[in-house]
Parts: sequence; C-alpha cells; structure tokens
Amino acid sequence: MKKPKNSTTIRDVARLADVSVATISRYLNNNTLLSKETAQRVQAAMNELNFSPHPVARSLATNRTNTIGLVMNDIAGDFFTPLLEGIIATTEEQNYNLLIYTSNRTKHANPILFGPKYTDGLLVFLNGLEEEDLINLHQSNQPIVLIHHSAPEGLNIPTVTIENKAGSKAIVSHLIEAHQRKRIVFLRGPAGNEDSSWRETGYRQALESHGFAIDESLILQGNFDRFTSQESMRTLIQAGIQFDAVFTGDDDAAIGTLAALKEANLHVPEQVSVVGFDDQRLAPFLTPALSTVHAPTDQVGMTAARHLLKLIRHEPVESVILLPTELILRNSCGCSQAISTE
Amino acid sequence: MKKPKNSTTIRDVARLADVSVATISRYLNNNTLLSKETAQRVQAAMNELNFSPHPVARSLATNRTNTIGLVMNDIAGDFFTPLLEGIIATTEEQNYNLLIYTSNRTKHANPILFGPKYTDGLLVFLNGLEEEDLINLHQSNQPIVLIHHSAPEGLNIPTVTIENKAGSKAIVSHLIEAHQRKRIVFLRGPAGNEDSSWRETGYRQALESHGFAIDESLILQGNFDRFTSQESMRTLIQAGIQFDAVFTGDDDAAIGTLAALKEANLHVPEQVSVVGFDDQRLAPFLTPALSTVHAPTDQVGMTAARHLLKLIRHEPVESVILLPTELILRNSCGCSQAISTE
DNA sequence: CTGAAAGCGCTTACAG
DNA sequence: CTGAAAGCGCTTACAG
Repeated sequence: MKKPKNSTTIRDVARLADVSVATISRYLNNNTLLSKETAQRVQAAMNELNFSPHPVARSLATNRTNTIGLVMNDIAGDFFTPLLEGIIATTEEQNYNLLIYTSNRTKHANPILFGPKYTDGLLVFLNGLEEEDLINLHQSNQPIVLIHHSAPEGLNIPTVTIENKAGSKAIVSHLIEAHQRKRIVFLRGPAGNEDSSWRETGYRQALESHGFAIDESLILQGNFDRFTSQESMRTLIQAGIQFDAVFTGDDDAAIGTLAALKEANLHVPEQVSVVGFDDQRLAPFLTPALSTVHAPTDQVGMTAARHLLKLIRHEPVESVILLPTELILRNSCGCSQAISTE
Repeated sequence: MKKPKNSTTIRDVARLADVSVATISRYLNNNTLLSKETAQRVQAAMNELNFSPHPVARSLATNRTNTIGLVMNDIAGDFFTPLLEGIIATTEEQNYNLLIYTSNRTKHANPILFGPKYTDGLLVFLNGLEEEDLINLHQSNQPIVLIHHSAPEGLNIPTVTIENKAGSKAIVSHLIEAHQRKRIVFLRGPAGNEDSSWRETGYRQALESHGFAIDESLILQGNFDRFTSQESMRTLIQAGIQFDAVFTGDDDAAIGTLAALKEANLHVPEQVSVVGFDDQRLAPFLTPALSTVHAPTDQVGMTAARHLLKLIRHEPVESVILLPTELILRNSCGCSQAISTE
C-alpha cells in the first residue's frame, strides 16, 4: 500500500460543511437543487480544502471516463499535427481528455492497456484497427468514428473523410483546361488505401468527362512515397512513354516525381505539369512551388471528434461526412504566382 | 444508472474457477505463487469468460493510473510529430498510456479534467505550464520531466533538451572556417525561449573563439517565425548594414530570411550564407537546400518519457540531459551537394 | 431538499 | 497457498 493519501476527499468536505457526502456529490454534479444556504456552505468548504473530485473514483461510479481515444497505426506523416490539432480543439472545448494509442500496442502488448474501459469512445484513423477488433468494439456498443476509412460491410459506423474524388477531378480538369495537358500520369497510393482509390476515380472521371481515353500505362505505383514515386517515374521515362503531366496522388509522391523529372532534365512546368494532393506544409517550398489540393485535415479532426462526442451522448449523427477540398494553384502546374512570400 | 453491465468481472471468474476474488487478483498481478493447479483453473476461467480486468477499478484500488500526461501550450510546429513519436515509442514499450493536454484547458477550463489524479507523471513541454502550477504539482510529489525547459530556481525537476550551444557554435564556426564569413547575423527566438538563448550563446562563443568582436547591430529579432524574420532582414538590408551570413536561430526563420534575401536580390550562398537550426522536414526542400543543425527531437521524446517512467518507479535520474545535435551541411551555407535525391 | 446505504471492480493487509 | 473483509472515492436509487 503506497498511497500518499494526501488528497482531500468528498468526506472531508462533507464533514467541514456538515452535510452528507451525497449532498457534496449533488452539488458537484448539480443535478438536484440545493438550498441556497447549504450550497454556500459546501462551496466554502470546497474552497477552504481546495478540493477537487477524484476522476478515477467518479469514473468507476458512473462508468464514464470523460476521455476519448485516438487509435492509429503510426503517427508519421505531415497530416498528423493538423489532425491532432483539430481533435484537441474540440476535446478541449467539450472538456474531454484524449488518449493516444498506436496499434503496435493493440497487436502485441498487454491488452489490458487498450480498450473501451479506458475511453467513452474511439476515433480510429485509417486502418488503425484490425477489422475484427473494430467489429468487436462496435458490437460491444463502443461509440466509434472512423477517419479516412469507411466502415466494414454492414456496420453502421460513421466516417469522416475528405472529398477526394471531387478534389482530384478538379485538379486534373485544371490540367486539361488551363494547361492543355493531354497525357496525364497518375500515381497510385498504397494498396487498399481508400483516399487513393477515390483520387483515382476522380482522375478517371476528369479524363472521361473531357473525352479522353484512359491509358492504363500512365497509371503507376507511387505509394504516397517519394522513393517509390521516383522509381516509378524513372521507369516510365526510360520506357519512353510520353506524358505531359503528373497527378502524383499525394504531396510526398510529388517530391519523388520532381526529383525524377529533374534527373531526366524535364522542365516543370514547361514540359511537364506536376500536381499533388494534401497541401502539406512543405508544398509551397518545393521547386517549383507545388500546385495541389488542400485537404482540410484540421477540420477532419474537429469534425470527427465532434461527431464522436455526439455519439457518446446518443445524439444522431450522419454516417458519412465528406469535407470539401480546395485547389491550391502555385507554379508546378504551369500557373504563375509570386513565389517568395508564399 | 446507465450501466450496460455487460462486462465480466473478477467475481465471475472467481465463481467459475471456484476460488476467491483475491486469488484471481493475485494471479493477475502475479505477486504470490499460486499452486499450479489453481493457476490453471483460473487461467481457464479467464479464457472462457474472455476476461480483462477493469483498469479504472484497478487504478482506484492501487492509486496508479498507468498513464503519463504530455502538457504543452499548443501542438503546432514541425517538431511535434517526432517528439510524440519518441514519447509513444517508449510508453508503448513500457505499457503506459499517454494523455495529451494543452494548456488552454489548464488555464480556462474545468480544472477537474487536468491534474495528477489522471496520471502517474507529467511531461511538460516548453512552457506548457505556469510556473506556479509546476511548483504546486512538484510539491505534491507528482513525477515531472521538463522538455526543452529548465526547472524553476531551486526545484529539482529533471530536464531533457538538446545541445543548443554546441550545435550553434559548430555551425557558426563552420561559416567562419569553411566559408570565410565574417559578419554573421543572428536572429533571436521568442523572448524567454531557452533554446534561443543557448543558441545565442553558442553564436557569441563561436565569434569570440575566432577572435571576432560581437557587433550587436547584427543581432535581430526573428522570433522563430518566418514573417518576423523576413521583416527583420528587410530592415537590416534597407539600413545598409553589411553582412555575409545569417544564422537564423531556427528553420522557420530561415524561410523568411531566404525570402527577404531573394527580394533584395542577394544570392544565397554566393553573397550570403544562410543556416538554420532544427532540420525540419522541409529544410532540404528550400532553395537552396538549407544547411542546419539537426535536433534529435524523437530522441528527446524517448528520453524524456523513459526518465519520467524511472522517476515514477523511484529510480534515480540525472537532472539535466543534453542530447547531441549534428551539423547537416546542404547548400545554403556554401557547401555543395547533390540536390535532387536528398 | 437531504441522508444512509449500497455499489462501481478491483487490491491488499490480515489471518489461517 | 488461499479466503474474508475492508477500502479506494465517488454516485445514485431509495426513503423521508
């Protein structure tokens, strides 16, 4: 027993205010009217003792933890900071705590540390959870909101993500309409990545709606990764396949694409337009400054957290929320813009 | 009372295994030898019921939460992701949970949500906590490790930070020795920022050890911010003060510096060398690629978390940990390096 | 409007 | 090696 037992409890307050502990509890949760006079005594006693209730005890008694969990695979990536900023903005506003899990733990480690008993609800980013675990959690009535990922067949778990398709269609159309590009490469993201498949759909629809045939030899693996993308672009160039633009799938892939083009002495944007997706912090600093689609990642975080809190309160919630993206036209597509103060 | 009461408890297991709850508890915490036979019965019962102990109840009984908290002002900044990666790597390894606080909450909001009863210890980033709160927490025996910030006078709170002085001295010396720079500007960070003052000390020592006098007119406000830095550099240039290098204090300030230099048609690195500090993700993508000092932020996170866990276990801990920095020489200082595959 | 009492699900001296 | 019981600090029907 290593309890310091220093902290003052509800009993101490009750004794000092000369009421029962139940009364203190009621005052704390103001779910019953107290007589003005007792209320004052209680408040005075709480002040004097500098009392604050023990959250763990409260949690055990109420079966609420006042915290939500964020589960993800790993925290890498530039979108992580804005995502978390969004989530925290709303947990803070609504007086919830945030617990961070990465799924390494959920796979290998002591399972006690992970699970619904710690949280009132879970935000699951991408494929942060195995489908099986997700299903179990959902069936045990744990409120869940998915981020950038759709629910498994038949499960009604709300999702928040962005307008991947519309954004992609818009930027590819821009390439065609504003810059007369005709042979546009697309770099796919990781297999199974939903953002990537929507972006591919947007790409295809843009081409089709402009009467272009889809040339599958222009669709390559980029993996949302600069090195993979650089390799794919090198291969394409060496194969002698002609193209006049690249929609890289995400900004990281744009980095590799720009590098490969530079190696091959192909000028961007004069000979080849390059556009990305995400609008990461480094996008304006690439050479040339990257035209891309802005993903409102902080909004995604806010919205997801807000919806999870609604779910926790048993309020109704839409099942799919799509946040609008926005075209950011800098130089790499062929548009010109002052570069120095971006 | 909205308790689903679905989950199985230690009593259920005890009943099934035909032992007392105390025995289950002992098995869980393996702090007493159980007879082989009971151990097997208990394990079988736990498996059958798919039991996992309730962390909140456990926490109430033991006065341990198995979670640590990270407190900070706001989560902006590129160093945040690596910092958190480092922290999570160790909390995961040691089976701790991580709770994220931002200090907005600690200032305005319901104080119940913040505090030692939620966590076994706290990681405090920069000035994430008012000095008064820090002192109170420390005096109430809450284990604390400070990150990039030193303890208030007289308090023995461990700190982990980086070798700001040595890194700065090294890069400024590089400017002098390798590139014959003689009039080197320094851009200060925000007032009171300790990283900044150590960097300034390193800058001064580098100049002095090379026999240069310090010209205070070359020390300006940069605020670790691109806009402030751009303004300061504009003013310096317009004042006609001569300089041949800028140590920008951090990488963000380097962005503004490069922009101001470009506006003024001063070529980097031919006319002016520019070096930063941090080695943020975007550093290699600036034009020219930024020479800078690498701050091992993930290591800072790991080390801080590891030391906090030691503190929690009452193991001894050094009071100041300084992690080594490293010179990253790219192009902006005048060194040359292949740029495309960085 | 207020109190006495049971309960949340564990852990841990204390006995045996 | 194991059990009975008290306790962790709250909340919440149930009475009055």
